[in-house]
Amino acid sequence: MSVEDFSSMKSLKNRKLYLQVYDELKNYIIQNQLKPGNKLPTEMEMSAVLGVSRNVLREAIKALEITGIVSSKPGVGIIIQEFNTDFLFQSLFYNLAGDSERVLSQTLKVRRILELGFMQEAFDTMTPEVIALLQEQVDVMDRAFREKQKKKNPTTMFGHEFYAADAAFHIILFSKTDNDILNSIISAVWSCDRYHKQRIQRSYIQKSVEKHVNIIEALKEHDFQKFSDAMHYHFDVFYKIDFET
Amino acid sequence: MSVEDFSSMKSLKNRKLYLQVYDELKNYIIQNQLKPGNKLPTEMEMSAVLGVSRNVLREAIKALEITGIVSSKPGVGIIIQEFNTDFLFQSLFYNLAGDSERVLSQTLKVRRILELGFMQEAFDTMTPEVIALLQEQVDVMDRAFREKQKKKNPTTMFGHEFYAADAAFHIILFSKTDNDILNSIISAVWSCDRYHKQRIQRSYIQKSVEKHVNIIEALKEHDFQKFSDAMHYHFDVFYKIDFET
DNA sequence: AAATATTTGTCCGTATGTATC
DNA sequence: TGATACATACGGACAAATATT
Repeated sequence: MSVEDFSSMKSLKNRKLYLQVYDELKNYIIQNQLKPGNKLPTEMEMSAVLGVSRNVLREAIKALEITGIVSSKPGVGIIIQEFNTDFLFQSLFYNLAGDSERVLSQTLKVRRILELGFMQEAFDTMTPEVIALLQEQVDVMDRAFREKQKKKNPTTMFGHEFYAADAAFHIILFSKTDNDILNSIISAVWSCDRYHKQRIQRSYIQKSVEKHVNIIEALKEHDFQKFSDAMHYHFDVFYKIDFET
Repeated sequence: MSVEDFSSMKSLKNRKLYLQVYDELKNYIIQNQLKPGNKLPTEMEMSAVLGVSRNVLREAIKALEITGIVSSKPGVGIIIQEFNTDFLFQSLFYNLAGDSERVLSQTLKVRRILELGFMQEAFDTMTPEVIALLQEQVDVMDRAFREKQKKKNPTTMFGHEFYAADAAFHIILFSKTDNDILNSIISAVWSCDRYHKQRIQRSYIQKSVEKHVNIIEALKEHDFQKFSDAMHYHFDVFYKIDFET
């Protein structure tokens, strides 16, 4: 047996069955030029054609699904998905989520560069509808802040809803720039450090609401200089977190 | 039942079972701080604890496996893997096989913003060793260019080695900034548009070599202004690709 | 070295939930 | 409303690879 035969043996036979199926399905999609919205054959059909159990086939399908290539729905079938890098960057940041302190400062830097860098494009593609959506998020933040002010403990859990709104604000801000990769990175970066900020001070919240109000005002006035200043203020102005307890 | 209960219901119960398990396993790994080489409990054990069938559990495991987080071996178990970007690259290649034009311009914009944004940090952390490594890459590019010049067909395959060196150059450039996230993004982004440039013109190569030589010179002279100019020149100067055939 | 236990790999059968017509 | 097609989920069984004694 030649070396070539052996290597192909290894790559074909030694490989786990579900991975072979995974590859074959990807090839099938490329070969048949399936586009988003198109459907794969049914599980039964494919497992029959490929000569594998439905179980193994499903493992391959789930692997395809988690990467965002397809999505399967009961009663419908397995549908090719739109191009989407969200999962990629999400798993990128998952792997880096070790020492939180360091990762936090790293993500902040990346966010700062990206958001300030794409500021002009965000401004140019801004629409009244997007501004309205942004306003919604700020309202949520503001409501969360006021609710918080009533309570005693200034650090109890409530970061969740506040940071969801904060994340949404920034994702919406760049949504019209029509840059999938930028949006994926921003989403991923946000999902990453939201994780680390469950407990937070009132003073931080208050400052944060102010910053976002500034940004919205600039957008409403369609004043780029003011927008730019507000964005820089958002990222560059820090302050001592004074523990109120 | 309160609103909170309902919302958590929706986010927990509405999700497919294997995805819930997928999340729970990821959380388990983070919570228990499992490191590469560590093992997950056995399939039997986990399916019992989580109260799901072994089949569903395996779908979640395979989803974790395809992303390179774990790898499972018969008779051994399920092992946490070392961080590996291979999967990410592979996945990008696949996804970008479609509408290359649009994605290409998107990645170029992101690269431009990131690299120009982190220029100062790259400059500040530069060392003679890094400059030597950069020089190596430029040498490879230059050699590739000169070799190319001898041949007849000006577009035949050789992008591979050239772009490997090009990518390496930019990755090395920021390697000392100590920002894993930045480096991961740059690697991922580079790996993705390398794909589209297998066949390329001599004129492009020549210009590209020049650009990188400029950057190195500025670094050697430790002249930030010159470095900045060279970087802007690298990203902002385009030119007509003149087909030589 | 050989037998045995452990663990994942693969298959089958069946019942349930969901979307479409 | 009912029928059909489809993915979802469960449980059990045996094979194959590895580790242990």
